[in-house]
Amino acid sequence: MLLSYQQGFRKTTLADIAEKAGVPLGNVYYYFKTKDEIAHAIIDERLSQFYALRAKLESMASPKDRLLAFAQMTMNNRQQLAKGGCEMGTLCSELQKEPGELAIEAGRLLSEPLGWLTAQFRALGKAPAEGLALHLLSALQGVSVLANALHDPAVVAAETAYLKAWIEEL
Amino acid sequence: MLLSYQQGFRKTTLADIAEKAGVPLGNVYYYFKTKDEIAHAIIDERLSQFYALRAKLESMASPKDRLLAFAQMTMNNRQQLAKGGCEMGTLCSELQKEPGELAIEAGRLLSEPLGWLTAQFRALGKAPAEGLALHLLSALQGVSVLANALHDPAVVAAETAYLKAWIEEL
DNA sequence: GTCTATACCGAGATAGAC
DNA sequence: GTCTATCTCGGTATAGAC
Repeated sequence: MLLSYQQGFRKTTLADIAEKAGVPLGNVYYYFKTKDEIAHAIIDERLSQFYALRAKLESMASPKDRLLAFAQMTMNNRQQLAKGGCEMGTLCSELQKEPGELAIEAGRLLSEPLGWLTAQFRALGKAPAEGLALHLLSALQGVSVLANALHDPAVVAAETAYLKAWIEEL
Repeated sequence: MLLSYQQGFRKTTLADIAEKAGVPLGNVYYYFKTKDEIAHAIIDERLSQFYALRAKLESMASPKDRLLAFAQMTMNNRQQLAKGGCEMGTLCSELQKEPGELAIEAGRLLSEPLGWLTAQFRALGKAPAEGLALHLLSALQGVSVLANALHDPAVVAAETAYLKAWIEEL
């Protein structure tokens, strides 16, 4: 999964995966029938990671604190974002270029976070919750794209500081 | 160039390109020595398109009008963004996954627009110009990623309306 | 300069021994 | 269930006739 993030899913060969897993090439097909099936597994794993994060954030009582913590996670991750972009966003974007069901499935990597953010803004009593969630997630995804393009984690720091102030002032 | 946008650069074969251009496969190598050279040509072409756009926007006297027109262009392009994402952003992101000089060259697809936006905010007398430009471009890139993931042009409409109001109020 | 044919290689997928 | 060997196809790139 790390490789498919660093070099892109399609560029990562089954030989790469087998080597990383310490098993011979032919053995991969015992666990996955096709490479697309591996894509599905990676999407599921990323979604599980998000659900775990979401559960952790929901231990906070205040929706505002949850939103601030969400933005802060991007901030904390800025070195990695500068190197390879967002794990969810880059995978999602890559798979959008493919025909078939994989693109739809990959869309959940962003629609699930968007839905959760919407719920937080709604709990805060701010409207339109959808629009605010969209603005926040767009900014975070966009700054990840830019940080990756510029190879500069500083832009993430600047933008997340801006967004956290924006959340505070809502 | 259209194909490499629709299906991704690496997924687009030289056979695809040759067919689209109406020439036999072998002939492509008369114009480009390698596929990477084609990538460079596409980047150059996209940059030229941006320079042309920039020149057109600079015919407007007011920096604020330029910024509003820039946001409006994304709005006008929302159908295409929902289908395949931003031409500059998706190409840039894809090429970031590759080693070598191509990634750096592709970074200009976003650093050039960012630099121009910064100049506009500076001309407006708003500070920090870099931070404001970063916020605007992040939001536009991010909403393009989301529109593509959700296959929904409406999110572009919502976010650009938000951003245009934000520019007006600066 | 333009085309056909083909070499070469890497990647996904399979067969079948153990 | 685990491994080796191999098939097959598609894609980049080249050779060389016209």
